[in-house]
Amino acid sequence: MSEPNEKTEYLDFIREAVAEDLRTGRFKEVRTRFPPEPNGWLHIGHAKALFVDFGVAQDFGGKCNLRMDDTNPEKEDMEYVEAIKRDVKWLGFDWEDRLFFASDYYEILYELACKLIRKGLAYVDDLDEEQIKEYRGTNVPDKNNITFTPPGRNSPWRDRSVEENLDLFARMRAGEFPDGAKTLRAKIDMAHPNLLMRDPVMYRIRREPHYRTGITWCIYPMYDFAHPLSDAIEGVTHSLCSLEYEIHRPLYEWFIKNTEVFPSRQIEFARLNLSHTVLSKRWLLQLVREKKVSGWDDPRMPTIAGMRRRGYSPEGIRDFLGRIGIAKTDSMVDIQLLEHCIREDLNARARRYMAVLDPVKLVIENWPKGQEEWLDAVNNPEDPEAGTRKIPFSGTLYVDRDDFRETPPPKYYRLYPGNQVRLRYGYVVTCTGYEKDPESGEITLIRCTYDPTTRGGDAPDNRKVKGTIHWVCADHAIPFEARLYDYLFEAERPMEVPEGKTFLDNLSDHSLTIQYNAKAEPAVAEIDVGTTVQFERLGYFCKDPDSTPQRAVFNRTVTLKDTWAKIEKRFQGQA
RNA sequence: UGGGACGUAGGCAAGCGGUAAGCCUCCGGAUUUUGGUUCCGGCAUGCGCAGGUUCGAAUCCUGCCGUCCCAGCCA
Repeated sequence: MSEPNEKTEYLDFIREAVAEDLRTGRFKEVRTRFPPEPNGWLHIGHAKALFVDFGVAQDFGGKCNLRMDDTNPEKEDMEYVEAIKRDVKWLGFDWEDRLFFASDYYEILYELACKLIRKGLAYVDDLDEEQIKEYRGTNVPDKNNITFTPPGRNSPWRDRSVEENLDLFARMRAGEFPDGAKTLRAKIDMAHPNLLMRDPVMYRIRREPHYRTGITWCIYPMYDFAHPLSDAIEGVTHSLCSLEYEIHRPLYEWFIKNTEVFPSRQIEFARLNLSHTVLSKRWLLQLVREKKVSGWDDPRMPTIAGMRRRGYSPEGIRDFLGRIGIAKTDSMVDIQLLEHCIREDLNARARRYMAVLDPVKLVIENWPKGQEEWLDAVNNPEDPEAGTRKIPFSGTLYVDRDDFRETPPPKYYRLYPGNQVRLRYGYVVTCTGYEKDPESGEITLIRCTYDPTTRGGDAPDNRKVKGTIHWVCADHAIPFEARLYDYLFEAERPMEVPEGKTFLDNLSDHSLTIQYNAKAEPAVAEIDVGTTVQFERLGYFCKDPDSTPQRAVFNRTVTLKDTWAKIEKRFQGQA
């Protein structure tokens, strides 16, 4: 009996399928897995998969395994395993005691391969790489540019006896043949319209030390063979993966059926694409190798480690993951949605401080000489429990260069000669003049007078003061370095490039701006590395590990929404 | 007809035959000691296109069109 106002809970197509499987008894419980290959660091695209894998399991009272899909000794490394574990944990997903490695299944996988040989469903092939390709056939465009796929041809070694195949396969394992000399292939159908079904390679010979099994093995299972069986070994009910594996599903099912193992079910969903971002390990690795960024954890990288260093919160990231949905449509998510989620989370939780990025000295001419006051400031207006702190104030302050104009543009209500602004938590001041370098034209000093009756910022006569700006007391200012980030790629789709160009040509030349002379209020000294705070009116900033006791470094996580920038741009457009 | 999949607003995405949810962006306006936050309001006579079935179609049928994936002994 459902109440009339009770909302039916929305299920995405995967959860719908899982619910159906439970209802029909196809599966009694839910078990999923997140299977990264340890050959690179996790990025936001992996986070989506993690969110789906762990989320689906959790919603149905099941568990999700973390499995290293390490069947290729050439690219994998323990460094990546550790990075992956750290990032998964940081995002808030818990695999408990279920960390598995495909490389732990090598022996059982070998046995299952032998089983297929015995059933006459696998054979040792002597064809080399080129020949296999040639025999398999390929998609070809005809004169009308319509592709068709003529049947392939059987390998001459396809009909070896079971005994010979068993013997040869054992000798492959024993290292009797050089790399590439033989493969083990599934005997399916060389005329199958799906090229993947044309006797796919199950094992190759590769004398490459594996980061976990060393030189124990010189034959390694291929993904298409290892993956379904690894799922089965772990009792995975729902093997959730990205759309490009859709075409692999018949093969996935073929191996499961013919090795007679647990009937895991593969379901595919669209991977994440993010505007202004590349999300492929291959391209990210290239950015790292060619030093276009400082490393996998460069704050501009879409990696989990990069986002962490940038100051993104796991909660904000997970909120984003929940909002983008799960579907089968190839899509491109606007990165502004991610930024919105980060801002929303940080707004609720980040402590506020005052800091000045590009300082200009402001002198209050009628301030009593030598006087200093400590004013009350709210730590987080969204959270009264965060309390207040004291900030020093005197007649010599720093304000941001952008908060002063010699001649104000329309709608500008910050500092300019004759105008009145409020110094946040301080006093209302009136700009009386300024000095500038005759050579460069740069403003060197702003002069003001203050109204002593406005301490704290409230004017007793209730007069309107439209602008409120942030500041830092010069005598107590602590210097820091501010690293300001912009998109790594200006183009919305970095991979779309004209002939002869690569995505590297789309790299922005202003993705990083450093302010070396930034100043902050004293309390900023107490902030821990890795903590994200708000510098009022400027944005959220995260203290970077590059910080030293002498000099703090802060990464700008994301700016605040900037309505003024839009207004200014609009007027500039009109001018 | 090579095979597989997908097309709902600028970007995501619900909708499952009963008359187009929600979120982001964008645009207004109110409140505000952050041009932040919050709050109100606006933004698809139309669901790739064309037919058909039906009292009724984004949903069912037919035919087109478009996009993506597949030719590793990578995953």
